[in-house]
Amino acid sequence: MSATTVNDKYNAILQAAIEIISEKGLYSTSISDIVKKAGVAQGTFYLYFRSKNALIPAIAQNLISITLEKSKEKTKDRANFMEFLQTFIDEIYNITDEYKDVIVLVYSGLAIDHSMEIWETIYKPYYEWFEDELKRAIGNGEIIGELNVGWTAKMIVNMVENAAERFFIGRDQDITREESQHEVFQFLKRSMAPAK
Amino acid sequence: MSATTVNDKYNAILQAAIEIISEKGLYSTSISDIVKKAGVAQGTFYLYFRSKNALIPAIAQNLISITLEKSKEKTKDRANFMEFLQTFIDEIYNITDEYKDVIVLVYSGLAIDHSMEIWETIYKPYYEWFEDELKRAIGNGEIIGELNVGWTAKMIVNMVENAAERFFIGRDQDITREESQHEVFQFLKRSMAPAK
Amino acid sequence: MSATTVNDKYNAILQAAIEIISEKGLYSTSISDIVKKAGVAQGTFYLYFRSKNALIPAIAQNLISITLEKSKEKTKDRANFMEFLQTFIDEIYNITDEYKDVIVLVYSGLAIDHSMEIWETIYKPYYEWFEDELKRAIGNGEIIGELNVGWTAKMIVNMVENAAERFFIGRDQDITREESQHEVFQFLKRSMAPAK
Amino acid sequence: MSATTVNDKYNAILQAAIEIISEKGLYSTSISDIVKKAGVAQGTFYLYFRSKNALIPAIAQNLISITLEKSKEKTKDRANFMEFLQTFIDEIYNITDEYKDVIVLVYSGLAIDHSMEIWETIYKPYYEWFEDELKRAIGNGEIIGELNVGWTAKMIVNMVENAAERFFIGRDQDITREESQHEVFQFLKRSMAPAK
DNA sequence: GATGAATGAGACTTCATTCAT
DNA sequence: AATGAATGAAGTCTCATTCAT
Repeated sequence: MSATTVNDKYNAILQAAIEIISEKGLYSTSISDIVKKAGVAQGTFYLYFRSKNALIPAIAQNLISITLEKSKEKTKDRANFMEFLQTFIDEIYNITDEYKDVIVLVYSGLAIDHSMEIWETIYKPYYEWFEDELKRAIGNGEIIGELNVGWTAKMIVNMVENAAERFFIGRDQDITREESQHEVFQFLKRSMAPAK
Repeated sequence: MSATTVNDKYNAILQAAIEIISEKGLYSTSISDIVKKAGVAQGTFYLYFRSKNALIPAIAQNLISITLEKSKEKTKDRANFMEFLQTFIDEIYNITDEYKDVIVLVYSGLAIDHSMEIWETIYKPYYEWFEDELKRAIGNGEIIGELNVGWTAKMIVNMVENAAERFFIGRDQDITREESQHEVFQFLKRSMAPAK
Repeated sequence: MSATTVNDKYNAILQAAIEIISEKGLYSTSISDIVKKAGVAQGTFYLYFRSKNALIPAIAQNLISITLEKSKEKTKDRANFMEFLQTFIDEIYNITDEYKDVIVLVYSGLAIDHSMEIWETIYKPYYEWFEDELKRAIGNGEIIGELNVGWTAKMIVNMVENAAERFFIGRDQDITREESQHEVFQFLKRSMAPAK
Repeated sequence: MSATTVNDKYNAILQAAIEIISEKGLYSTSISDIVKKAGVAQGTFYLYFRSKNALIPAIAQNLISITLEKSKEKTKDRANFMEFLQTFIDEIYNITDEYKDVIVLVYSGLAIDHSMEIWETIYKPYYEWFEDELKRAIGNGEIIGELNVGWTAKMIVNMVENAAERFFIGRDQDITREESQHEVFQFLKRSMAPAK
């Protein structure tokens, strides 16, 4: 028996769940649907998840890990903060487009469960990474120092994600993607760039 | 008087729904719970709402109407834009605190239904009101003119609501309410105030 | 709609339950079996009983009511206590034979539920009736007065039922029914008849 | 040593079963509960017992063995029958108090299985022991000879156990333990003692 | 003999919705 | 319009049992 057998079943269930719930919604997806797609028995589900709701934090975790990984990867070679920020915004728009269904499911899933608090936990490494970028930029004199970096990191991440969600999920039709990304960037830049 | 009776039942059901769903969540609340609290018969529900999901847009509408009304009321006597903005931020924090359960239910409810699009519809008058305020401020030279007012109105409303939600719902513990409001305000101000 | 509609469904379920559970046992009987036999919908069961276990006290009540009624009826014309006792014993043997399956289900059902205490409640009118007979017999000098009538009533009822159950359910093969009844009667008579 | 290991597992399972089933009832106890408490693997259960129901006769056997053993031990030095009987009654009350949960489970377990008949088999050595005591007492002229010893042995054992169960399990509140035991003893004595 | 992950049948129960009154 | 008993489909979850290691 390979050491990864356990993970195989767990992952099969998790991936099946993400696909089906993204498509049909949490409420309309039955555990029976999930196990059928995952190719495991009904009871096997309960060896890995206590209930249908217990899937949601796992899915959320998965989503944030992917987002963080991709964001880091795309931005790692940027020469200065404003370039970093522009690349970050672009990548968040990409990810939001690709994963919009998962994003919606994760929002609703956590809200349904009254477990919105765990957002902060899941986002923690993400916020910390962004905070570090802010600190470095402040150190370099690229952005002003008079802001609360912790709060600002959270705020920017949220603002960018929100703009992207409004564009791809809310279907804000008044503006193109380029314009939308441009407005976000300019708004942030104006607020953070040091006076010339 | 007959018309009043009808409205009474409708409102009794809507209010009961808001209270119970806020507390127990949409999924765990049955129509039986709602009608029991509303004091009407099981079948009566279907005279006013097609299904359980049909409640959600009504609840969302209700929430946004209250928010818009209160925001207008509180800000109506503000002398200039920065004062208006500060009052607006404060009031959104108030409302988020008071209605956090309803906010969560409305998020999850609309997501469940894959009807996130209707957010834009419901928010429309709210965004328009804020847009008008922005336009007036631009006209007065209180804020810079180089921003897309439509997009910026939406962005600010979202940003403020998000900050408030992060504070009251996400339970961000790193900061006091005053600091949080202050950061939002400063961030927006820096980005929009004309260079002296 | 007749006033007895409610009782009709309730009784249909109760009678169906008694028949099927007597035959197949509590554990092997599903609610689905019961409602099928009763001719009502699955959900209707839950309008009248909270769960499968909630049937048991109702069935027990039913059994004891029948037993008390038949015992009273059969013994009502007996001239003296010893004749009464003989007739009572005979009738208990009759009933035990006829209802042995129900008796077994009620024993096990209440034990399963850890609700043995309710026996005392259900038996109360039965014990009281027998107690009155004992008091009358004492008053008439037909039996000795030096016994605790409350306790003795319970003891005799239990002893007679036990003997009958041992005969019909335990399948004690060493003795005929007549001999068994005779032994019970003689034993009780010896213990209660006044010295000549 | 291998044989010892086998017995260890068997006994671990049996004792765990008795404890858990006594507490939660047969129906609510799963084999998973039992093996967890016994500290063996799920599959190991099936090396020793064919099914969950197969536990019950083993538990019943265990209970009766203990009862017989204790009864013999306590009564072995009694000088005459009436003293023996008094000691026996007292000891049955003791045992009933100590093992009431097991008694309830054994009742329900056997009834569930429609295997009430096996009572007679399990009780056989117990009844025989009591029968021998009766015969000896008749031989000594301590009790009357006109009774069917086989039937009477069964009847007395049942009557005493019933009284004790009514007291400890049925929670008959009308009487103290001493009074209850006294009534049993007097009732039996009156019926069996030779006329002076 | 011992293990325990995996199975999958099927039981219980809930609940949105209907409809006769 | 209002009622609420009745429906029955469908979902969740449990659990005895198996079997490859």
